[in-house]
Amino acid sequence: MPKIVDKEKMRNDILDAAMRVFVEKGYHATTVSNVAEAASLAKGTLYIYFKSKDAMTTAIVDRHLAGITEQIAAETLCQTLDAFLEDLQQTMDVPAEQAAFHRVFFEVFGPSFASDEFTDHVAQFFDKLGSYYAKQIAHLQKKGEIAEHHNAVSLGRVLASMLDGVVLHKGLFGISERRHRSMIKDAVTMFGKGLQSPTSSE
Amino acid sequence: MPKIVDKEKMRNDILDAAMRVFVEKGYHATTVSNVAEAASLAKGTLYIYFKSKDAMTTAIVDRHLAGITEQIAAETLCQTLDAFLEDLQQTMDVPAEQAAFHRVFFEVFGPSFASDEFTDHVAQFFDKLGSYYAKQIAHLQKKGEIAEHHNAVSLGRVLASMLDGVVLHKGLFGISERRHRSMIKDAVTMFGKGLQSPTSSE
DNA sequence: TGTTAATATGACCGATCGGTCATTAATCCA
DNA sequence: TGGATTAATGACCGATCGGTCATATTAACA
Repeated sequence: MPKIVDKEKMRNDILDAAMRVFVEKGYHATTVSNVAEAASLAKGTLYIYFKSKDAMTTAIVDRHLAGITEQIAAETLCQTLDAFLEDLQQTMDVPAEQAAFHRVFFEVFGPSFASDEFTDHVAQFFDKLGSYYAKQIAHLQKKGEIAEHHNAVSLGRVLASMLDGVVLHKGLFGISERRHRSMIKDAVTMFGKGLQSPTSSE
Repeated sequence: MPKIVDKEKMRNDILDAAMRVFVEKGYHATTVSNVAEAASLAKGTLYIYFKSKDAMTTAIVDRHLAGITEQIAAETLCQTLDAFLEDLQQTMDVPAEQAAFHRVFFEVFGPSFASDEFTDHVAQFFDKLGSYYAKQIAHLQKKGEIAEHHNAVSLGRVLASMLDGVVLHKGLFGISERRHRSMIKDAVTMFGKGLQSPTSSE
């Protein structure tokens, strides 16, 4: 008897629309009406699917981080330093649209919005990312590709911070594709030499 | 006959107060009244010294960046790779309060606030910072301390992004002093090996 | 001390925003 | 097709914010 909609799809569609508007106008400058318009819905309808603007925002970030987390989990360990460097390079070489979202991400992440729980949640994500790099590094140390003297755990975490900085700057300052590539290449080259085991070839 | 105040000092005091509140509550969550209270002034008084909240914010960022720019300009060229690495290390090893401001900085820098001119302004600052590193690198390449194959310009710029990422993460996620130090140490060690000229000693 | 011009104040205003809810529209089944 | 139930709507509301301005206060000089 009743009208029935795919609620999960609806939620996702709304988040897609919200993300588009956030990237265009910024989080704080976007009104719920803006999101509704972008989603071709009335404002009231949004509140059927999300209990507040905050909840919508949290959902966007959650979905985004969950996607990357999944990607990381699926990744296999690199068997050579070169493969690992390739991995790092690709992490930084994000499409412009994703870099733009990064910009929103840090706006949302300012003290105005982020609760302690939310902060913890995202902090955990970056710790996970750091652990992933640490695992790769430890593995390559065992294989003699990366110098033993590095502390895999903290090096992994600082790598996560540094890569994030590179991507963020691209999104914030609209660094051109060409320049960004060049920057990445230099960083990766330096990483390679810096990590390399002294007994390794070359 | 009239009452006279030191307008420049007043402006600075107001900016100090605003900065304190921004760090505590976040930029978008801070009202002009909050700033007034923190400065022990009435709201209307603020508008004698700044024509809008935006103008106040821009002034804060300008002052902050000008301070760093000055610092950079005063810096002399490093004569050894170790000295340069020490420089990088100190850049990342910022006091907690400055890292906290970084957090606000990126919130302000979201698309909600930042105009194109403002973005350009800050982009230029980071380019300047990148140029500074590039100059150091080029100098050390001439002295045979850093490998010739690096492109000083783009390596300098990517260094700026990476260091920024490290500092930002400290501010955002409240990474502990101990952990942060450990991360910095690893990064610097890696930088050292990565930059080092193959003909160099050690 | 009284005068006067600069400075400070905070009640007030228009605009806007997140969120609500009475009403309407849509859809499935009998 | 008609009735029952879910889904969608947008006018409306209370709260809040940036910004203004008529008024009060302050301090330098005669």
